[in-house]
Amino acid sequence: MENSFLSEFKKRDYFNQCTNSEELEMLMSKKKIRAYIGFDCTASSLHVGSLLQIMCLRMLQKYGHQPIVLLGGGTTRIGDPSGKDETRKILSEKEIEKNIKNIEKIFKTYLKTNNPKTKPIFVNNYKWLGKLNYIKFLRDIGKHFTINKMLSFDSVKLRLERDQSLSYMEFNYMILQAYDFLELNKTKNCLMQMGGSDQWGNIINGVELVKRHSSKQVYGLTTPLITLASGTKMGKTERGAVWLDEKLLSPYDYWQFWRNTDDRDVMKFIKMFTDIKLDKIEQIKNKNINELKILLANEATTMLHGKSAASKAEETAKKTFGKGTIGDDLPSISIKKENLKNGINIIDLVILSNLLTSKSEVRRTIKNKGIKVNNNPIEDEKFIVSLENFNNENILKLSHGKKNHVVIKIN
RNA sequence: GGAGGGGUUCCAGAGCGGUCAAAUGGGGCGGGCUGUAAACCCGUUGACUUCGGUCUUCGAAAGUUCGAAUCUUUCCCCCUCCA
Repeated sequence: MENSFLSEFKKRDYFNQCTNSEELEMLMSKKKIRAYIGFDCTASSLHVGSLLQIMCLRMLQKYGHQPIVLLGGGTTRIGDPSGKDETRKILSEKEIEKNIKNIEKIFKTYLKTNNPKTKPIFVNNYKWLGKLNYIKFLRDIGKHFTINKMLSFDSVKLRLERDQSLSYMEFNYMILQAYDFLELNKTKNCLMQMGGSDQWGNIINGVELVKRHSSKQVYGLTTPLITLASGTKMGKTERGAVWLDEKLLSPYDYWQFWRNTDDRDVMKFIKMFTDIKLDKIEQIKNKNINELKILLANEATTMLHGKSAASKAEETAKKTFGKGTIGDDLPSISIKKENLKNGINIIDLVILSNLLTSKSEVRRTIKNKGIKVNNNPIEDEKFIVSLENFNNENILKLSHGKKNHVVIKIN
């Protein structure tokens, strides 16, 4: 009982709500089950907002259970109204297929695929939702839902209360998600659905549908919404979403995201987003806070991008913030030597390096001493960068503020 | 259907013929302090600029005026109350 999936789930603060905690605990201690989480495929990648869900699947594997990853090709075509104020734009089929392929890759880095008993099962609900027969569906499934009840769910209620339109299409989302659970229960013997707390309504609908339709007991389990000490939502940086894809966010920037965690959130994140054992966490909790942040950044980055990417990021961070030198992992751009003969205006160089996007902003930042060349603040917006500003390795470091650096190379 | 109130720069929200690129607060960015944290303090927050200015912005379009976010007309959208 002590070392079960559910007990660790709770100890790591993944637990928000469960349809029947005791019964689920019993079931999971007796046998290995299959459980699923559905993911939205509206973007080409997932971001840290989905990381807790991914961690849940990892934990399933750890205790010998088998995760089912539902990449909702069908439901993405509809758009979940939960937590949304507005109707989402509808993606084309091609885009959705592309997104699914990309997202699948992310799961393959987080989940173990070698053990046939626990390796993730990928399913796409378009396979069954795509060929539903409307009349048949209404008679078999629709009869189990009352409009009275559907109207009482937050996802619907809030929209209506705020007088925002909710299309019939979106209104059906929860039925489709419930149907997914039924389908997975029938074909894969899936006994549990997990998700974020905003999915609670959708999940219990599924649980009830399975009970009514097949007279079987299945379970729902949700994770809390992660609130940051600062009161903001997790997963935003200067550059936008924290993507779990190195094409969208470099390992270095990913590492930095974790390194910059608020003091008050560090232990929580270590518990939630690393594999460090709970008793070990208990031992280290009084260590130096900055070392803990580095530990967190290394663990989280290793999990996604691998050990060498994490240590490279750490090395670059040490050089950049510790010694003020240039690390390998900083983003870089190349400039042809002949373009430097007459020098390049500092404003143009900053724009070229993508540190900022408007010249006015560069001018302003220069006035505020926010642009540096090789750690020296530039005072004059007419400053010309020439060959002599490069070191003997033909490299120059251009910085915007303390945290944004670009290496300029001559080639 | 009837009666009102409103749509302003990232958000909230002032302005109600020139002194308005538009108060104030939040957020963002930069600087200081520090620990790549928080809190706090300072600066900045439409674009381009030869730093003289120039251009584009206040729901949309048209108009009045030397001059409009501010006045008029039409249209679109939101909110409140009555039926």
